[in-house]
Amino acid sequence: MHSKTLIEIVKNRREMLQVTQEMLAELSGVGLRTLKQFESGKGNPTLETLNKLADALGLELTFKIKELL
Amino acid sequence: MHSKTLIEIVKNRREMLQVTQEMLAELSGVGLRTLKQFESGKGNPTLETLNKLADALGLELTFKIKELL
DNA sequence: ACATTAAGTGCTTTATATTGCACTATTGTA
DNA sequence: TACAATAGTGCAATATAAAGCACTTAATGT
Repeated sequence: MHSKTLIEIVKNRREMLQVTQEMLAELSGVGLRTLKQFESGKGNPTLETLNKLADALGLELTFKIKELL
Repeated sequence: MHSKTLIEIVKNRREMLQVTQEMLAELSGVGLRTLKQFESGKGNPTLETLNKLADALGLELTFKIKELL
C-alpha cells in the first residue's frame, strides 16, 4: 500500500467536494494556471501554494515517517 | 494539540539524527543556503526541495485532513 | 575566556514558479 | 452528434526560489 501522491490527494479531495479547478483557484487564492499545472503533474509548486490549496480543501501539509517497504 | 510546523519537524528530525545543516544539505542535494533559509523560517521552498529533504530524513510529505479545532 | 563548530545573513546571479490570456482538448450529457 | 463545461497547453511578463560566497552571530565544549 503506497501512499497517494499530493496531486492525487488534491484532485480527489477537490472532486469529492465537487469543486472545479476554477473554483478552487478562486477559493484558495492560487492562480488558475498554477493549479492546472500542479494537477496535471507539470508543476513544482512552492510551499506557499501548497498551503493555500491545503487550506481551501481542509487539509494540512505534513511530514510523516516513511515506511520502509 | 496543534501539529508541528514543517520547519520544526525537519529541525527536530535532523537533530535527532545528529546531522548538521551542512550534512543534510549534502545528503539531500539541497543547497546549504536554501536549507538555512528554510530552517530559519525565511524560505518558501519548492515541492522539489521539500521532497529532497524528506527523502534524506526518511520522511514523506503528505496532506492530512485538518482537524477542526 | 578561548577555540571550534554550527547556524544565520547580505549580496548577487541564474533558474524557474506564478500568473494571465488565448487557445485546444477532453469529458459528460441531452 | 452537437453542445456546454471542465481541464490542459503555448507564450510571455514579472516575481522569486535556488545557490554560492563571504561574513557575522550563536552555540558548544575544554
